[in-house]
Amino acid sequence: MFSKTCEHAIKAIIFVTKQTLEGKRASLKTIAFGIESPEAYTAKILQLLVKNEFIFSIKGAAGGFETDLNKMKKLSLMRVVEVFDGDSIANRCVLGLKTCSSRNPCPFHDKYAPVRARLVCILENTSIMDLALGLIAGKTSLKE
Amino acid sequence: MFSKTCEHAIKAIIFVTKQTLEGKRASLKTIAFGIESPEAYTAKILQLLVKNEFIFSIKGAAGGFETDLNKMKKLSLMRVVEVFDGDSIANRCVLGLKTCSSRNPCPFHDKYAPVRARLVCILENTSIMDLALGLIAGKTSLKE
DNA sequence: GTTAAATCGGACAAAAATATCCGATTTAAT
DNA sequence: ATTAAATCGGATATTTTTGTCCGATTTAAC
Ligand code: FES
Ligand code: FES
Repeated sequence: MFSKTCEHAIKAIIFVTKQTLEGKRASLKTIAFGIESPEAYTAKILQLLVKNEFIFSIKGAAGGFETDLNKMKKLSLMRVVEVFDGDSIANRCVLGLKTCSSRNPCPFHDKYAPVRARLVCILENTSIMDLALGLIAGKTSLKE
Repeated sequence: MFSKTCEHAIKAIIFVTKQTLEGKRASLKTIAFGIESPEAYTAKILQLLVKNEFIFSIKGAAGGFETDLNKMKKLSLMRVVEVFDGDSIANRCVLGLKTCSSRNPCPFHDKYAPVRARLVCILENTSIMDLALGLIAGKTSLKE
């Protein structure tokens, strides 16, 4: 559903939020280990998260990544997904037609569109903070 | 959601079913044009559909592809998707964890799994014939 | 039989996604 | 100041997906 890049990004931002909640600054190494993603690739993705102001970075020794917790309460999963995968989840035709529309629907549109709409709704109403809190509570995991 | 290969395959089998319903044998060229997919690539995919006995081919001049209409009434979209994309739709963790399970759920699992289950249910209860009939009725399209 | 129109199948090619490398820069700690 | 630990950013590499080519085979029509 999501690209690998987007998957790594989601896990990374949740992980950094968790660390910030715990009062720890997260280094690249810690993050890559914590979300089981390749270090160099994760570095690239973290840079994009920084550029989009989802997280911020502190350079130099004892540097790393942190989040603004209030921001994470308001930031929806959908916003993150949009940055990495565009609006394809919400708008792309599931059979690859150039445009998805009920005016020229593909054979699966009518059955698919409602499920997709439900998913988009959930993505929009789930905050990064929500996800980080489940992680801290030990109810969910970013590994294995 | 589906791989391009799978998308082409779904469109192709729907198109061939439509042609069979109309008493026409479908040639590679007609199919590729009808579903707007590259001819050579489509040829490969049709071979896989034949190998899996979803459609059958007639070689030689005036040859082409046809379906068994009774089979198409019973064949679910899910079965076709499984052949091309495996069970990733039904089972893969949306955040890329090695296994998706409520025993070790990723942060998004609890919200995502029900939507996915709904989708799988629809895929299983939609037949290729259903989709082909919508196409014949002019309610749906495989192009643009 | 000959020909022409088709599918078949294996090797190959291009493009996109995923991932790595490495030198430059920044900065905390000493 | 020096050092060591970190991020930054651009180039490069690998892998997967998507797509092409072309000769071999089959067969309907003549
Ligand atoms: S037209 Fe295909 S999903 Fe909407
Ligand atoms: S564990 Fe991630 S979707 Fe089930």
